[in-house]
Amino acid sequence: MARKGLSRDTIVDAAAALAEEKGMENLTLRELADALNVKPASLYNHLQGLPELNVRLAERALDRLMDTLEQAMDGRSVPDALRAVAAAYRIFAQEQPQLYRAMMLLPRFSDPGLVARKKSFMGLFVRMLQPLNLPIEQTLHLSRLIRSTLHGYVSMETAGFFCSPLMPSAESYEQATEWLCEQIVRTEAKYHDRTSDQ
Amino acid sequence: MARKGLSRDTIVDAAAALAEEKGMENLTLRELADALNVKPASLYNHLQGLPELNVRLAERALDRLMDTLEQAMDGRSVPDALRAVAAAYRIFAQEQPQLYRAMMLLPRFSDPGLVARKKSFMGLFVRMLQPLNLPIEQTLHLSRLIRSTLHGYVSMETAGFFCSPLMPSAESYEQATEWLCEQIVRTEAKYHDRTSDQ
DNA sequence: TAAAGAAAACTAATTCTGTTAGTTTGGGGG
DNA sequence: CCCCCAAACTAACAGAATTAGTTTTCTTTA
Repeated sequence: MARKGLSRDTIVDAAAALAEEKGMENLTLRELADALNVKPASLYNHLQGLPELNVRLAERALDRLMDTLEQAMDGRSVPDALRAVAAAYRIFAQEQPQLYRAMMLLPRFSDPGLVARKKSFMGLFVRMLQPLNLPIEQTLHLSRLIRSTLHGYVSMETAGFFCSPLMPSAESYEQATEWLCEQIVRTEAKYHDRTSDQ
Repeated sequence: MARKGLSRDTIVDAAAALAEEKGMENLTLRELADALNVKPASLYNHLQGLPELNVRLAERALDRLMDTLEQAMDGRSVPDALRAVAAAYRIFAQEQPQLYRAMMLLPRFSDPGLVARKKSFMGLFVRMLQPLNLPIEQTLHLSRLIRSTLHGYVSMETAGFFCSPLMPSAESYEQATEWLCEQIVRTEAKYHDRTSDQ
């Protein structure tokens, strides 16, 4: 009964790794406990149960994804930042598909840590667009469009949807990214340079 | 032990209704059997088990969604068809959020009926864009962009992401739809009317 | 029309899950 | 040095999916 160095963080780490192996819906406390050399009941000293574990996994996913995107956009001007973010986003979802799914699996859990992270996630995209100095409502529209497109694309892809032999999925993703860039440029022009088209 | 009029279709119907009530992850064979006045084991005469039920639910979701979108685009010219499809898509996902989730819950199940429906789903958007007479690769790019944006938006929304008090979600969705329309028009112009900008 | 057989319901049992209660133990603060 | 709390445990339970084997009912066919 010697103390293992168990903590909520180590548990969530192990859970993330195990979920990646077995799939998010096959994540079981039994296997998680085994992986940590512990009996299932011991996990309840650190977590309230499976529901909380899922919340913590979602938080972990958001943290890692935000880190990744933050790094990608760091120091780049707006359209390049978007290109870098888009590329990093897709790679993240491809390399850790189960963790990525965990992020969206939570219905509307009112966990405070989770709510805060959602706000931060929002903030990240808004921050990326900040240099454009657009009206706030346009920034919100654009950030929602970008997040929708990125998330939509990668999740359709991992759900097995964009696999036509006529066209590799990567190319459509790049095209979509470029369109988003153009949309940004156009919106900027519309609000700061009345001489351009539109 | 009188025969109840049970069939795979009635089971899937009941499951869809029950999932909408209890949530997709809380859908249990016990409750489903109860709702049908039957013992859980009886369901195995019509289904292979819970995994197959999930596949059938996904198929049902795709069927209903395709029906809805088909009706929405019927008889409309391209940009209006897109507007109608976008509106119908969001309403569908809001009115049957659990069934909608079922559609994306399946990883890469190789069920033949499911694969066929995914192709049809693809075809629906391609068909909507057909009147534009674009090169096939542009049609594919565009259809993937549209599907990504629509799915991404509504799933981020139901996951609790676009709820800033500064801006109602519906407005951003309309804005996104209009941008997609403009993107279509621009792409058309690029390939059929060399005098326009770009 | 009657018998045969397939299909659809059942009962019962198994296994695996999450979870709780209650117990033991080890390490850190008085 | 002792006390006490936190972290591990054992044991047990409830509820889930699933399977095996049984009975009944409908259909088909000889």
